[in-house]
Amino acid sequence: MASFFDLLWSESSLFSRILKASVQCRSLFVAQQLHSIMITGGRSRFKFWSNHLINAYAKLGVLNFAFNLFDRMPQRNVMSYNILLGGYIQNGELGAAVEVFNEMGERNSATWNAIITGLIKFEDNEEGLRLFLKMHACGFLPDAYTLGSILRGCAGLKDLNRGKQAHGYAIRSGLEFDLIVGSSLANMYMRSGCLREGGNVIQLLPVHNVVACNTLIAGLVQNGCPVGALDQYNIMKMAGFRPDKITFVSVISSCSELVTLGQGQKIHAEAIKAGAMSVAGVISSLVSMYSRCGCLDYAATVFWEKEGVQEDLVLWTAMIAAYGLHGRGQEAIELFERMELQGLQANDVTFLSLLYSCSHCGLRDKGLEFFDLMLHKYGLQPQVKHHTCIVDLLGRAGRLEEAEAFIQSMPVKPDVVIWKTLLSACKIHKNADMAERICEEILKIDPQDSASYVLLANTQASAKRWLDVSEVRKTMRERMVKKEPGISWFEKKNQVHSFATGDQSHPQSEEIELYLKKLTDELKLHGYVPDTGVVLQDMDTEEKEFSLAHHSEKLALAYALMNTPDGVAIRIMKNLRVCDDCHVVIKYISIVRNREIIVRDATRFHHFKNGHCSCRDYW
DNA sequence: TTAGGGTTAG
Repeated sequence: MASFFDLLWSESSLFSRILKASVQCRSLFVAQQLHSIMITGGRSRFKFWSNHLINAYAKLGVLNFAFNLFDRMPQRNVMSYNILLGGYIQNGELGAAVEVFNEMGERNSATWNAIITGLIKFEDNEEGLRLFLKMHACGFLPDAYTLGSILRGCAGLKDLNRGKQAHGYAIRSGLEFDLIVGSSLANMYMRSGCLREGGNVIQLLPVHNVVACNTLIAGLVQNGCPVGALDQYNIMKMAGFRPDKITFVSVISSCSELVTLGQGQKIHAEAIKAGAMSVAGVISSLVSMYSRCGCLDYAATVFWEKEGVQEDLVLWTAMIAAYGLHGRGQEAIELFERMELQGLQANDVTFLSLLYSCSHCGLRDKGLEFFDLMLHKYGLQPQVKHHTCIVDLLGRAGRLEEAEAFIQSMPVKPDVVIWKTLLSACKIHKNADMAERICEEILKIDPQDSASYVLLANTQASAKRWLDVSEVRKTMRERMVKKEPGISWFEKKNQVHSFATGDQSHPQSEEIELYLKKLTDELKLHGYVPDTGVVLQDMDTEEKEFSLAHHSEKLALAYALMNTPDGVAIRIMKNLRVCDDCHVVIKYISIVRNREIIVRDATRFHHFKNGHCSCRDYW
């Protein structure tokens, strides 16, 4: 009767099958047993056995074992090298992979594909594409593997030109309708901003799978069509595809964009049922969605009560950003310090979130300290947005000249936002002269920026320079600059009710009007005095009060108060910043109606309770 | 032995 060993040697596929099983079971022990059997059976000199073992060791993450075996092989073929090369790439050791690649005397298509894929996977897209040209020059034609990788590289670089050339290759080689090549093509187009072309490529594929669906959903979110992404999510489910972790990441982020809490909660439940809650990306998306929908508590619960999730930089950054967005600077800082203790290496987004947190709370010294830490300890190059936080902190503290000098001396080109940040500080400190100078800088970059004209006029109004105010208004009329309308919205039972300033189109408009009038009178009894200084028009006081009373957030809030039971917290969203008067009014309402009111404006959240706001009037 | 899709800021 043949022994187990005889069987093993005669049936080479048995050896490779057991090895494959050892990889699937993550059993290094079984792989090592097979290794000893190979040595004692005198099979070490045959490439077949060693190659399979090197592969198994690499997949089990023990690269030193793989390399030792490779090193001792008396004969190696291209496949031996390829396996080692692939092993290094799978384990994130790109440098070692490049070394193996450079050493190889003979290379085949798989060698080239492996190294190109590795480079692109680790975001050295340019080098990956350069090697592709070299591969081509060496006489190797691109196959489906090559195209999948180089299209990913083009997508990473948002390089439509080279992406289209790769599309040409795909058509010529008949791979255009291959599921993987097609998905990569669609992704390349959509990452480069060509949503329609990407969608067409997906539509034309003869069969679809979850990845093709995800490509389309992600493309829609990335190109500013969150509603389309949600539609596509429903279509995908109706077609019988089961959403996976990546589907959830994209589709939850589209709920963040839309600020639709109800929809987001529904998808959260679906993610739980699908068993996707141990994936860091899904948790990051949920944290961001809940915090952007005004539910910091839910965001914190999802973050702190996660189970079986690997610690992840993006996830911690999402939670730091959530605290910052809600004005909880101290918690953001503490979380950052805990993150450092975990050994996670902060990136530029982490620092941006941290600096925003400081700037939203006026934590000036801490902000400056973190800016320094980013630069000197972490060696990260701050971008305009990081500098903007510093300008905000200096400007609000009244150090206007210092903030201006900071902009002039920074190594990156100033943008409209950084100048506008300084302009806002000018308004707070009523420095109309500097405001004029700064506004000129802004209008050089964008002459149609309505918010800057309004800020300048507001600054002049606060300095009581009425002639200058009317001059700005005249310029706006001449240049046909339209003020961006204020819009606020409130979600009730998954339905969004939106209100523009002065809007009378809502079906309950008349009732809202009456309710607001009564409410305002009530507030006046409690000491509220309308702050007509924020109204720019040349009107009399009564007209100004009327205009003030119809700001979009007041209309939305009145509607919400009328349509929700007593004691229920109200969440209002607004596209612009909340004005001073509305901020005061909402504080009074939180007392008079005994309600918790959460308002998200263009930059942050305000939590109003018992006459106080979480921003402590610093926004 | 080699291939495609995602998340954090504004």
